[in-house]
Amino acid sequence: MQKTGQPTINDVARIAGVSKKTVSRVINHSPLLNEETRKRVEEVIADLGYIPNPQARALALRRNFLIGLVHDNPNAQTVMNVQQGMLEALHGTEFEMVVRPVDRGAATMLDDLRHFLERQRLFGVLLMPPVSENDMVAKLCDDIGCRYVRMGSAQLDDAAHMVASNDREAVRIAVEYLVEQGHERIGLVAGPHGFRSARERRLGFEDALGAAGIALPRSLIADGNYTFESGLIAAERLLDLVPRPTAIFSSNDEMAAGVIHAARQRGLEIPRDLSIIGFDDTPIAAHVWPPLTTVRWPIASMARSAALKLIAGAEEEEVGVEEPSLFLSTLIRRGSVAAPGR
Amino acid sequence: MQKTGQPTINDVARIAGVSKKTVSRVINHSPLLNEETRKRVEEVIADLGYIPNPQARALALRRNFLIGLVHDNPNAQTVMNVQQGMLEALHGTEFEMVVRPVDRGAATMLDDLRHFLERQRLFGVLLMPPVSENDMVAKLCDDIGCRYVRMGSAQLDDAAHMVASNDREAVRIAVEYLVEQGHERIGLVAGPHGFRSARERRLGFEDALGAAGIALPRSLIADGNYTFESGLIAAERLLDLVPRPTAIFSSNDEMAAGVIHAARQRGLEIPRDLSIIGFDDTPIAAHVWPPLTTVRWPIASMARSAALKLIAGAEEEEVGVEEPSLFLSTLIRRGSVAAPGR
DNA sequence: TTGTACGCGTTATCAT
DNA sequence: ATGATAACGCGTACAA
Repeated sequence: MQKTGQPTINDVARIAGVSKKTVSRVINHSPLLNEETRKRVEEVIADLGYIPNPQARALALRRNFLIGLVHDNPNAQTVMNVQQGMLEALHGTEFEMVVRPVDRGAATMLDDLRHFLERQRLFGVLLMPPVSENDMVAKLCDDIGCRYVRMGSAQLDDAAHMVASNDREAVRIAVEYLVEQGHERIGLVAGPHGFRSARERRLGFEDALGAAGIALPRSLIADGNYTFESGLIAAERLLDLVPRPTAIFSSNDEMAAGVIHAARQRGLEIPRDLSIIGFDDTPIAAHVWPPLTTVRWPIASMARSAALKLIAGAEEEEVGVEEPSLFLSTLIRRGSVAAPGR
Repeated sequence: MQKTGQPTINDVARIAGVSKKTVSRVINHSPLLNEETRKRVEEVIADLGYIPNPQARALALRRNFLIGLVHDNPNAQTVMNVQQGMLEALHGTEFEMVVRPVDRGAATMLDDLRHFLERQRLFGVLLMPPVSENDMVAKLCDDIGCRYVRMGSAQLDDAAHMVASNDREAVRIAVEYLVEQGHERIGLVAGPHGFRSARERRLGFEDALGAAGIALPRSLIADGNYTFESGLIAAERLLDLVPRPTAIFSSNDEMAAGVIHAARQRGLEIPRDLSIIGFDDTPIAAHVWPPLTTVRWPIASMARSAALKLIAGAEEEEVGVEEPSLFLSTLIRRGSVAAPGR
């Protein structure tokens, strides 16, 4: 036992009367080990409360026991949900989570990320959208030999490297719901260019209108960038139209809150004068008035699954079932939708 | 140069024609070094693009270059703001951030934390409220030899280990503002027991009323737990009172959103029938309708300062100025306050 | 099935 | 001011 108080592999080996290597084998669950020896070593380990030193292992294995969360997502709630899901998956394992924001715009982004991954030698990284949609980033991870799993709104990679949601279909169902209520002039607050989710959600929007035989003039589409303010501005433009749309689908909840704001500012009552549907089901959706009908995106579950994919095989107890790579979003009906004029 | 592609200290030493130790001295800015030697070594380092291996350093120094964020805060936005502030401070340094949620309720919390700190050998940790208010945790860090800085609503520790805000005074000023507007029946939605911030804010509330000579019956104080739902329920009770309070101070924004919800449900108009002030200035405050008058808590700045305190002295360029340990919250006046009946 | 000797990349000790 | 050598704690050839 060293002066630091922490027992080392040497202590275990000495007390158990075996070599370091044997202890190492026990730790790493080597199959070729005498059952008796294993038991004896495990007893000593338990006795001493020995825990392998992560720093030493990292040096020897040239690989850290850290899982990185790489993201450039502007939505705080989304990021938190992902972290929560990851931490659930990592809880009780030897892995820790390190958070790494990146600057999508910066020309040096790829180089920065490469330096980070090479230096820290992460066990793996979870890539959040929108940076996860960048194939160069995935390739970079591959090149460096760093495991990765991408989160996204569509299947961008093979099942082992991807956890996706079905944004397009979920939005189609949401907008069909508006159509069923009798809406024909439906506005879209689109997400920012360069976000795959924005594209998928827009496609779902168009799918629904197309299937219903409703024309979609360009004027009914307003661009946003997933922020409250952009939703406000987009809604102002849409609500200026004559005739005014009777419903608006907003590509996320934060912008939907902006739409509600804009509607209220001009004295419109929701849902009587305007129906609204959002996307994400962030807390904001339940907190605005009226409560927002929205698409629930199981982001935390996706993140948990992604993290489990990353550490699959590295843990003692194997995850028997394969982690799914597709997650379904569902429509949450609250108070912001009604038939037009009701 | 190894096959991994990463140059090591040996490569630098060989090419520069010096010993490993000398290179090490250059890296660690040892004062006793020949200026010429240093320059030569630095050139080789730049040439090779050499970067010290963090894993090896961690092993040799028995200390990782990781800063932990230890928290049990239920508010996602608050946690994100803290992370953002920390990451700002850590950006460009050799430090990374690892996030570690703890379970305040669990009896094993201290032991869990001890294991975590002992194993990972963090350089330091930032303690977020409410777990930061637990003196045992601070003592644990001290015992283990892990640097720490606590965040909180009052000065719980010496300046080197504390970054605090002046919640009590900020709330006093906010409530005085209500009094100035002519409010006399003012309700309080208090925060949860065991949160120092809840206590400080309540004290500030009482300070203001006391100074104005306004009595505070127990019935005007409703307990909440910082969640939207608890704010809703607390408000329902307050709004049932006869006579009804004309203003409510909510100990955080999320509960204030619940208060707005409750008010709207019973047809009250804000601010005409009810004035509301929140605390935190989270995005939700600007997103509700009407925009919420609230106390801005400079949480991200506090976190940045806390992180800088943690790594002070470890970085190349010294932080010339001392980081402050007290941050002032300020009242943000928006649309949710008016004179009673207006 | 188990052990020996060495490597991982850095810092620390104690010389010179 | 600089260098040789030994830690740091664990994994891996290779041998036994």
